Amino acid sequence: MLDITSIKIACSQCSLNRLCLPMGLEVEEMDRLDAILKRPRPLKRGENLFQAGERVHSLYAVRSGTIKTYTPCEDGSEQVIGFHLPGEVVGLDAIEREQHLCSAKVLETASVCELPFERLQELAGEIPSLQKHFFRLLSQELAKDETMLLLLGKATAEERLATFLVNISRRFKARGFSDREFNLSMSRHDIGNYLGLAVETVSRMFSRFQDEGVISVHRKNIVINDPERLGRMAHRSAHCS
Amino acid sequence: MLDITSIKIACSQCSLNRLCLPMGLEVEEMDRLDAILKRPRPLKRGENLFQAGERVHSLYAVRSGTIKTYTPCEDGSEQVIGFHLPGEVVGLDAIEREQHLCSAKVLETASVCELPFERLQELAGEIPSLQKHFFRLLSQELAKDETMLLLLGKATAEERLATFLVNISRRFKARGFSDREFNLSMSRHDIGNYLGLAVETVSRMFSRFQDEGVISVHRKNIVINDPERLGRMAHRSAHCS
DNA sequence: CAGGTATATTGATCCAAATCAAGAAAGCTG
DNA sequence: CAGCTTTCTTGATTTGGATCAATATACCTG
Repeated sequence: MLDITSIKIACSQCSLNRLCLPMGLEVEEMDRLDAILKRPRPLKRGENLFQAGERVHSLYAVRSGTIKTYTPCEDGSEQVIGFHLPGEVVGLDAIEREQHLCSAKVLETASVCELPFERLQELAGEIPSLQKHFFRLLSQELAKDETMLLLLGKATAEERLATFLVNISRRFKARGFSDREFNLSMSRHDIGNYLGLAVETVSRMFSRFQDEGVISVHRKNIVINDPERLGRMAHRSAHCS
Repeated sequence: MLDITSIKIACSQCSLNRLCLPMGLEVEEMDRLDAILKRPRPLKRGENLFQAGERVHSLYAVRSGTIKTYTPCEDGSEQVIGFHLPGEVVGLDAIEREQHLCSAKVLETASVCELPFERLQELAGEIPSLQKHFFRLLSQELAKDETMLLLLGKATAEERLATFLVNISRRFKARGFSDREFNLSMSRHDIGNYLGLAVETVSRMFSRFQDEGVISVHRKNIVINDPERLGRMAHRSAHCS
């Protein structure tokens, strides 16, 4: 049987190329990028793309599915760093030490493009627009983390969850999906861990948002009834101390 | 009178070149980097190096003094993003949007090297080891932010302040200063803001650490009496939920 | 599809750190 | 150096969210 996710699609044909690494490249340049990347078999839910501590060979661009990155701790627990949707690149934090600082686990059957970092670097030296985009990508990641620092440093539980939902909604929209209804691929536990909240608090907030009519929650399915209001709830996190 | 901080010193002569951007470059390459950078007049305490929202022309490498970066909020308050010591580069988060996301304020009279980003990018295309180091620098920054996310997401007040002190101590040591005694250039308010704690909590923790004999505090002067123990207090933040 | 396991919800209680409040110490500035 | 302002410390009180506890609901898997 044919697995749709394993078909080799050139970057220039990929629907994600406007979000992903080839952003802003000429077709000819895209083909050069295409030539250095591998497309491993799709990974199933629960599989690890890489583990913290492993030597780095590659970055990964998510092609489909969702990937969670997290720092594992001695005691078996973990700190969730982020959730990655199609078009997003994971492994950027590993460049410096040439070893993964976090692990990456598949939440929903995922296919990825593997980008050997050495070759990518060579190519960036030859294609200025690729180099530029690469710098931008890293910078964008920094900007995201800074937003997250603000959220964890100052925001209440309500602000955190509202911000999380608005963020997910935007990212779905950018990928051509509905920004009003979607299924979360991560557990309440993961959300809580990511937002620095207990699972129970996340659950309570979901219930509260629902009681207030802002969203409808049905397990992992979320419907945003009042995006305007949700946005205001999230925005309050801008009022930092 | 001669101001020592304004003397033009080539990268190849600068004592910070092993920490700073020229890390790993040949002398000849350093001189090329040197040729594109400017060295503006030193900035006094309270001056702003740049403001959030400004269009970006340059990155800045701190040569002396301390710089605080922060996101200003509508209501006049702020979220401190980081404190930057000599050899560290600020403005990396601005590359993507080509506009500063945070403001940078001088805490202790500071001199900086201004690196026009466009030219730096061109040079990176020509000098592979510069490009490589630049990627590493960005990646390192990401790794730092991830550590900070863990701290803000999970750590107690004690763990946060201990981690902060250990971190400052290490950075002073790397710059050839004592890692046992130093003066903090930031206020308690800034520390609290940075660590997601109230000023009062920071103050209480300082007092507690002193009562326990781990450190001696005298206003901004800190003496670390028991680095071992302080390290253990900080390390507990590795045990995340 | 029965029985077991993982995940999610809801309620009760507790606690770490925020907030409120007041004074002490240091730093300016005329 | 007196008076003012800012920064810091310490104490009292409050509170948001954690933790503990008990189901409920969904999901495996044989």
